[in-house]
Amino acid sequence: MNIGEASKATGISVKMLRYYEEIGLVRPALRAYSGYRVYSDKNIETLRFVRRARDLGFQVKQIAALLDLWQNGSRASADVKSLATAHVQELEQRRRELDEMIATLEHLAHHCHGDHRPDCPILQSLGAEETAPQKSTRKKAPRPTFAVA
Amino acid sequence: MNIGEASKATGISVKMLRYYEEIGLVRPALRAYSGYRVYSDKNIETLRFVRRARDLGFQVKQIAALLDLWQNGSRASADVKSLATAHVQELEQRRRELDEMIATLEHLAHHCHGDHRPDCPILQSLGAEETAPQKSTRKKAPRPTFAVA
DNA sequence: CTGCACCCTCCTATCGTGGGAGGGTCAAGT
DNA sequence: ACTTGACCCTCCCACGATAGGAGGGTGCAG
Repeated sequence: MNIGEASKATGISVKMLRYYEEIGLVRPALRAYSGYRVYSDKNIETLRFVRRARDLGFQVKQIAALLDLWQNGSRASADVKSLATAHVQELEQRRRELDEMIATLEHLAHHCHGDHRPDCPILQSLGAEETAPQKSTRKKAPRPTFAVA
Repeated sequence: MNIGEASKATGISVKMLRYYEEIGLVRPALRAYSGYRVYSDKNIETLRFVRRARDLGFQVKQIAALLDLWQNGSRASADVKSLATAHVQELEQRRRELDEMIATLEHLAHHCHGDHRPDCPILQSLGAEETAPQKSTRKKAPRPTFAVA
C-alpha cells in the first residue's frame, strides 16, 4: 500500500502521514526499493486509531500516550480513563469560553438594529471605557470618542 | 506612555502590541527620541477595542474590519451586525464540534471501569475497525488485534 | 557613575496543517 | 522502446497568535 492509498484508507492527508512519522508519533513506514513508503494493514489500523483520536480533539502528545496504552497489553484502564476525563475537562473549558462569547455577541447583535444607520451597540460595547459589558458599573452611556490607531 | 504601561492599561502583552503594529492592525505608535514607542490615550482606547474584540474570539482580520467600521462615522450598523452574526455562527459551529467530542468521550469514559485491568472501551472504540462509534453497523465485537506502528 | 528596570530589533519556537518546487518512479498506452 | 500522466520523494515556506531569548541601548534613582 502506497501513501496515497493509506491516505484514503485512513482519512489522513499524505502530508500528515509523513508528518506523524517525522515527529515520531508512528514508527517510520517501511520503504520499497524505489524509496516509496509501504503501509501494512497493521499500519493502517494504527493510523486509523490516530485519526479517531484526533477527531476527538486529542493533541498529538496525548495521542502518543493513548497509542502507548493501546499497544501495551498490561495497561490499566484507569490510566486511559484519566487521560480521557482530563481531556473532557479541557474541552468543557473551551466550550464554556465559547458559550460566553456567543452569549455576549448574541446579546449585542440582538440590540443592533442592523440597518443603514451608523449607531451600533456592538461597536459601542467594544469601544466602551469599562471592560465589563452590561454591568451595573456602567455609568450612563460614557460614549467613547472615535479613536485613531 | 511607554509600551509596558500600555500593556498594563490594555491587557495586551508587550509582544502582541509590537506584533499588532507590525502586521498593520494598528497604526505604528509614535516614537520618542530614544526610539521608545509612545502611546496616547487614543491609542490606548483603540487597543482596548482590539483586546475586547479578541476576547470575543474575533480573528485579527475581522478585528481590522471592525476597527475600520468603528472609526468610520458613515458605517452602516448592518455591516457590523452581519460581521458579528457570521462570527457567532462560526463559534456555534465550533461549539457543536466540541459538543460531539465531549458526548462521545463522556459516553466512552462512563463505560470504562477505570481500574487496574487493561480492558477499556475507550481504546476499543479508537481501535475499532469501523469509523462510526456505537453504530448498529457494528458487527458483534470485531476485536482489533494490537497493532504496530 | 553605577545598577536596574525598561525598551529596542531580530531570531526561534510552538502546533497542525497546507502549498509548492525540483526531481525520481511506475504503469499504461502508443 | 518511448511518452505521458499519476504518483512519490525531500526540502523549504506559510499560516495565526503567541511566547521566549540574545544582544544591545535608554532612563532614572541612589
